[in-house]
Amino acid sequence: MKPCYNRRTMEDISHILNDLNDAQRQAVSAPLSNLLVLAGAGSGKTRVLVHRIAWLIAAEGLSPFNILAVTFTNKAAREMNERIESMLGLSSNAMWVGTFHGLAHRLLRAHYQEAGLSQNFQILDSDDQYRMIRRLMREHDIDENQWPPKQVQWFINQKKDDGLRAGDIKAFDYFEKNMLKMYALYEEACFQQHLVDFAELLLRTFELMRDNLSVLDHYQKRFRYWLVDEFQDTNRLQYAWLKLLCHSGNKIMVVGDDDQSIYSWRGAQVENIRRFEEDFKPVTHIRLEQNYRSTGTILNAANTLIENNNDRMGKTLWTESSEGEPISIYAAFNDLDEARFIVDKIKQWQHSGRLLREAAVLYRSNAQSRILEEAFLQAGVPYRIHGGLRFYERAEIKDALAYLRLLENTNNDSAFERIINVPVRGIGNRSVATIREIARESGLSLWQAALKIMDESLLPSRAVSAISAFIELIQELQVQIADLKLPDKIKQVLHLSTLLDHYRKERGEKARAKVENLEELSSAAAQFIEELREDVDGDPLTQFLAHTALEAGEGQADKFTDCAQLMTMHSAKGLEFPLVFIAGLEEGLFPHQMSLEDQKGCLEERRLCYVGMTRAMEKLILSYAEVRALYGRETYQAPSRFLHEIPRECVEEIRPRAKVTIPQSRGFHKPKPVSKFKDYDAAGFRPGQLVAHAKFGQGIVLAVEGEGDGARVQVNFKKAGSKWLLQSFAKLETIA
DNA sequence: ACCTGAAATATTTTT
DNA sequence: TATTTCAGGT
Repeated sequence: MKPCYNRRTMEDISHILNDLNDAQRQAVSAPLSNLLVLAGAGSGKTRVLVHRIAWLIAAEGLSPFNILAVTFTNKAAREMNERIESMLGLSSNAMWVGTFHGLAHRLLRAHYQEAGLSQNFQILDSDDQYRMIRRLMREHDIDENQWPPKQVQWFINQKKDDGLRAGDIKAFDYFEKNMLKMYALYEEACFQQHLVDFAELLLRTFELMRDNLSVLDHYQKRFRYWLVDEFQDTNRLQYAWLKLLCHSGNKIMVVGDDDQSIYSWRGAQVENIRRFEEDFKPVTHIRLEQNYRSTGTILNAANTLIENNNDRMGKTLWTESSEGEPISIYAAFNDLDEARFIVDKIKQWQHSGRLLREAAVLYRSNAQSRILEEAFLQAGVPYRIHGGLRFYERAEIKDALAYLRLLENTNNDSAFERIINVPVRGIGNRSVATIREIARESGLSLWQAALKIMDESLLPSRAVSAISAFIELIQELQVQIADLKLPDKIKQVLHLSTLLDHYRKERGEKARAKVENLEELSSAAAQFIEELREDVDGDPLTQFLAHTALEAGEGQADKFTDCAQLMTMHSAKGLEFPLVFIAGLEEGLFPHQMSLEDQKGCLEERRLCYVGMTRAMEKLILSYAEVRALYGRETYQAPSRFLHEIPRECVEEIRPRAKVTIPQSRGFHKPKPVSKFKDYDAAGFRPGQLVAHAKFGQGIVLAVEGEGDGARVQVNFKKAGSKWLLQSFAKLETIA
């Protein structure tokens, strides 16, 4: 490693502290001790983290090699890496910066033997985990209606997040007894197949360190300084990790905000902040309270709202920026009206010369996105919905990955089962059931059981030959791809498995998209190879498979198109937008019905609202509907309590203009999604229409010009951006 | 294997 | 209401 950090001079040091406010400077230049930084929304948290790292290297003389920074999302890790790189000129290889899961994975790869894993262990994502649990339950004749697999999955993950193995838990009642039984079954199966789920990554690493003093000692010596982002989101296991590793002379800086704790429902322990003060004594406290993001009005409103929570550590954000515009509250007649209002405002915003991507619509639950989407579609305003199905979670991608996984480890039962008959090759349920049965009887993997069936002809000859064809295919593939580069491996697998042809033959837009996705998979692999860090060992395929499980694979293609952003308030955390809408501020929706019952849930909802509001930089617009269609019923809900908690002087109420026509009876006037319209105009397309192009993929029609052969269509493609196309030339297909 | 109709079911999400 | 999942028939 090049000691480029040695070249730092005193000038550099003062440079690090420039442009920081007092509190920030205090945090960045604090002496080497344990630090708790309570960083309010928009107070320059990431900045402090990055500058602190620079300071540690320049002023304290620490080697990047000894510093480790942990975040929760890949995005945050990436951002931090970029900023470190641009500030210090350090290659990101020099320092460990990553998510808890990413770090755990790296440690397990390096010490797979001590951790009791095989070299090619694979990672289960939550979908894989769910399928696995369901499969095991069926195998053991456990009633899925009485014990919903989802609940079992939740139980298992919750226990793992608390650091508990099935054997560590004593069952108190019938329910727990059964849950434990399934936990044990699952644990056993994962162990046998060398599969590791997300929680297991952390648990295994914890156990590895706990039980291997030499390994622990090595990393305790290596990681001298820890930085933890979003500390309020840590769970018990992650905290235990920190306590174990960050020991004996090592120092740690945690940055968090108790007011932004919105993940307690999945095990995050805000209490860890208080625990930290105890366990890591002595702790220096620093509060970052100056906000650089929002206007005075927005901040004032958010502050007043959050003051209604009585469980806070206490913190009041302030700003030097001006009051700004008042917060608008729109009382819509119904959800439809609300959606139209929002789209309308965004259009105005755009017409006033601003960018669409500066506007975000936030909501409590994903279900709300549909009606908004329809409104955007109808108005022909480009939008992007965040969340939902990710690239690596798509069924066809998971099929392809299952082939790769099986090729790596033929004993991977979940991969085997996933593709044994995909594409259909005459191995029906009966054959699969027999394979499963034999596997169970003789304690073999499905693959081994299939071999046995072949050898001993345990099924009718037609089934046996179908199975042997499959086995031969896999073996053939193993030989074929052995010497290929990763992207070519994937291409070859897609080709020889006939997976690609299978979808190519299929008609319709869905199949077309699947083909596109599959083709994109090899480019994703190519890109992955390029960015692969050299200091991490392991076969590229193994690395790539882990990558697909750990990274969502957010489409970066449409990052550049100018779109309004739609997302839940949860996924908006960490982001900021000049214009923010929060939709559906109604009792029962936000705060959500499910959270209303207990006090804690309500407090968390309020924090969520706080997070949502503090995303706004210039203008915040809140809205609620008096009537909302919910599960087919028209429900009348009172305006959210949160609206009453915002000071009047910050607010400007907007009432619908009289001339807005409100559909009296829903359904009658309800506008169908544009894609369902039959009355196209001359060119065959109308703005808002979803279309597909052979080369550019899916897109949305923005404008239509001219008629007949000369007609031109402007299409905003998801991946390729906005383009003008000759309608007669480009074979655009409409998407139903 | 594919189609069809009934039944279930509907917070928040990253890794 | 709308979507997804599943069983059963063809």
